[in-house]
Amino acid sequence: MDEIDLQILRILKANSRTTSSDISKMIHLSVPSIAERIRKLEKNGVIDQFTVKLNRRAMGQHCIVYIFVQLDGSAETHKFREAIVQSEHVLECHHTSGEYDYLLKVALAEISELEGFIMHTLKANHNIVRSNTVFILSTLKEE
Amino acid sequence: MDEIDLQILRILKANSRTTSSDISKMIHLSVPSIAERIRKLEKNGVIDQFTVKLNRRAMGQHCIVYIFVQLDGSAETHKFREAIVQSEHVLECHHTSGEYDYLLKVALAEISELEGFIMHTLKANHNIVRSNTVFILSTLKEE
DNA sequence: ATTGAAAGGGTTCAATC
DNA sequence: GATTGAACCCTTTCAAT
Repeated sequence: MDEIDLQILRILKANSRTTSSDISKMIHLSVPSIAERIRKLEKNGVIDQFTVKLNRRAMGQHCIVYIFVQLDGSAETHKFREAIVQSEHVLECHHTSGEYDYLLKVALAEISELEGFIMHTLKANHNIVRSNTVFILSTLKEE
Repeated sequence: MDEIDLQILRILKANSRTTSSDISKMIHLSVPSIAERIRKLEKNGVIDQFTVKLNRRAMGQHCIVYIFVQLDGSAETHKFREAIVQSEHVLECHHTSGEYDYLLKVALAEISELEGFIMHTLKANHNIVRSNTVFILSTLKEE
């Protein structure tokens, strides 16, 4: 990965539909070269996927919360992991250091759905010692 | 937005380079109709942008942390906001409810860069009462 | 919303440097 | 690795239904 690759990545991050011929005009490199570099960036796993960023409000996700979760040490964590990862409400799930074990980023249509999520998805058959929910009031930056 | 739009969004989210003619074969709708629906989804702000998801490791971001920040009530928050939003290390910045005021998601090359980030970007000339850093050990899901 | 056709443009390949 | 030129394919657009 050289400086040219980084330029290409920057352009694609801003707009993944930018064509190789468009990029060619921007960075003065031939179209086949650019196409090949993009192929390699994909093959090497630098580019995970081409995707679209959806507007949460337009998608009806008006309530975004972070939930910290502490698991019972004796719990079989893989069942918890499976249930969480499969939930369509869970945008992110990280294993964390510190006071808690996991940090979830959760999207809900509205706040009234939170209780159901915590009761039925989060605490259903998982030995959760405690959890702590942080509400997002507004978002200044989100890549 | 009807069910067909949702199908199109699902396909584009998985791969934003899927062409209208490819989608046409998947959902049995004519190419011009699909092209027009995508245009409208963009125009209406449902699709924020076409982008690529980059692999953090490949990009040399080996250290991801969440940092909670509490500001001095008298502080001029807009200066803090500007500095944070402009930092290339800050992936996300949310205004939150609860014990702290802001939650940042920060990407660093390695843990040794954290001190510099906290000292020079976070606490430089901003009246920060306290902060709390949570380290990501591993990520199970990240949309 | 669909169909069909025309036009324009992007991608890819092979050969070359 | 990068470039060029040509062939092919696809996308877009328009008009008519």
